[in-house]
Amino acid sequence: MRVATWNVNSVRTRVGRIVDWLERSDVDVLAMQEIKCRVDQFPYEQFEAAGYHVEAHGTNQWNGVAIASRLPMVDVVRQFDDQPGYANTGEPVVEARAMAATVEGVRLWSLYVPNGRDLGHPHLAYKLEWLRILAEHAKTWQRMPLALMGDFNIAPFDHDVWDIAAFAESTHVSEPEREAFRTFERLGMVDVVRDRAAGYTYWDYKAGRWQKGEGMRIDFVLGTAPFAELVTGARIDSGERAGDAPSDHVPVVVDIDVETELDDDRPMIF
DNA sequence: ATGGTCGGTCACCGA
Repeated sequence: MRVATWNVNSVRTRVGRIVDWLERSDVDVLAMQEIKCRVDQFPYEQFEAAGYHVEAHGTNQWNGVAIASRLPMVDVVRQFDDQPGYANTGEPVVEARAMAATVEGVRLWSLYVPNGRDLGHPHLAYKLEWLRILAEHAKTWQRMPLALMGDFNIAPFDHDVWDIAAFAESTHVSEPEREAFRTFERLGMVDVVRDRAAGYTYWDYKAGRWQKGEGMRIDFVLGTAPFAELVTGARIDSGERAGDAPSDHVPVVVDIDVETELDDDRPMIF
């Protein structure tokens, strides 16, 4: 089974490109982030025409996540328990940043971690609290094949950005954010792409970052040990940053061998 | 040159 994660930065603007890529890349399940629309605005038809069913979670023009799959999805949930909200004005609102589905016995989360905006901004505290609660749940998930897939808005290592000196007073590389990322690894989760594919996953539209090769590695697939055992390959499709009207992020693809999963129904032979 | 561009939607916010 081939799974992928991609911050598409508006699914309506890029639906043609996304579906073309899905078919060309022989992807079974795609976790999307930043769909930037409500569920009633989602372009389901174009996915369905290509054989993909979509479960979406979007409440307004910001954020939004979805999972497209050509294999059956079960146990779909549209947030995690006690997911923190953000108070732009007035009461905190739980945003459309997380959803999960189980495909072929593998639990897959599509996550759009809050950006953080600036050091000292309330949005950074929100980001850290959001990750803290998610990690509390992840503690209980380690014995199942499960992956946290998405835009983490964290660059775990200095070499995950083009010039660490340019990030001296920035989010994404701060120690609290990196510590939040490492929390998942301490629970036993593995960045299953790191040792299999090099390169960035995001290049800002501003300042000609793509043309200058100045990107960031902030999109990840973090798998539990039972998930990591299934992984047979991974790649970052940086070619998707080129061409007409690209997203500022590119797809991250992981191949898993669901056949190696132990089948409880097989006859026991001693 | 401490910026530069895109989305959303319609005067700006968010990344």
